[in-house]
Amino acid sequence: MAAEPTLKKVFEDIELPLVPVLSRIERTGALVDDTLLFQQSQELSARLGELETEAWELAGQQFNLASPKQLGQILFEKLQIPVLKKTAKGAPSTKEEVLQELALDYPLPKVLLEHRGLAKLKSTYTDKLPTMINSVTGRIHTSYHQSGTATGRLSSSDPNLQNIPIRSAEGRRVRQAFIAAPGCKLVAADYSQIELRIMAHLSEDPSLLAAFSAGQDIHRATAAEVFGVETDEVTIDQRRSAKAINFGLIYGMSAFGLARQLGINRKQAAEYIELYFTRYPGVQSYMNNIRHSAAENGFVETVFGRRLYLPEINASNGMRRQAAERTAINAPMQGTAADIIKLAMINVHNWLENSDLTSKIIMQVHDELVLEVPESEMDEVQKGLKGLMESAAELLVPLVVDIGVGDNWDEAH
DNA sequence: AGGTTAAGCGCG
DNA sequence: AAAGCGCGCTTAACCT
Repeated sequence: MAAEPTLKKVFEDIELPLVPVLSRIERTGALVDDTLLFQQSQELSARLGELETEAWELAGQQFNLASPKQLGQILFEKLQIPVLKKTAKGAPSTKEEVLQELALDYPLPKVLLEHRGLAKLKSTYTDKLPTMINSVTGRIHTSYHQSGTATGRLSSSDPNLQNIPIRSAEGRRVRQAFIAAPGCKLVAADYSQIELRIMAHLSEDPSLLAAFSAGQDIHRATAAEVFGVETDEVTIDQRRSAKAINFGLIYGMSAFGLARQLGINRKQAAEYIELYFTRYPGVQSYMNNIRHSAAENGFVETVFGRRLYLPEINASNGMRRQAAERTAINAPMQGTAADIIKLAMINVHNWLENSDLTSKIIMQVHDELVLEVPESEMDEVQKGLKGLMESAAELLVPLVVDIGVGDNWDEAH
């Protein structure tokens, strides 16, 4: 790593060499099986119709389920359901979190939740993606944008292939429609816990460095430290809490936010955080140092010198200042991860171009690369890909890449 | 008719 | 009073 990273270096080492990689992705694109999506669309239509009927019965009238105005009137006026939360403009909120809460006591919110989830799936993915298949290439070609994000990540649009569903079973059917060409498989390679590894690198916290160097399950290790138990005695619930703490730290979350996330009281959440900082003092120092350095310099930067300027870091408005502080905490980690995968993309691309291999990078999803790989090249590509991604940067902790293979994108995970 | 904003939600 | 970072897309509601 350069002793004094510079913005010029980021531009010359990362951004310019990435250009041909991205144009190549545009030329390759992803194959999508539209008959699978068509089938799913039919099923969704049927289910959405049932749910709409159920909702109308529970409401005692017909209404547009997608209309916040009509929905609000029915839930909070007609049915007299209490308003738990309001939107920025003062209207009663009907977002998922609220409906989940209300679903415990009332039948309609539950129906709305399922309807909303499936409607989103259908309109954004199932029905939309087939219309985006290029008639000449038979593939979907997204646009990757190299500039525009605050942290140095790419973004993807028209269509956005960086938010294809994965968390629900119904959603994964969309992912199953992303398929490999005949004779090929899809290979998905993703960095394991890259932002937490970068946090370990930046903070140089001994326990965190040790945990990663030993190849430990980081959430389990955190749980063991925070809850004072042996790693093999960590419960599911303790690991879940530790995971929330770890992610919360990356985002600069407060005790209030952690409490809400875990459904515990604020005092308890504050104790968790305090205990965490006792066990990982380097992380606490890092958080404080980055706040101070941001306030002094007016910017933060990644390991490679990519800067993010934070004009509100010294704002007199406390809320704005705190928001800038959270960004100051998150941006070096998110941004360094973005730099690393960009370097990996350049290296992988050059390696493939300068070989006889015909495998291609076809997608990037922040910490994941997806390649279309002929079966004859499978072993060589998997090995090379993993090696190049893991050696894209040398941090104080190892970078680890998990690789999956399948006939479709879901299987490859 | 066409653009913009707000709310909501998909992903890392 | 707010309270967790970064994106893009869809619909409704509002505006010109």
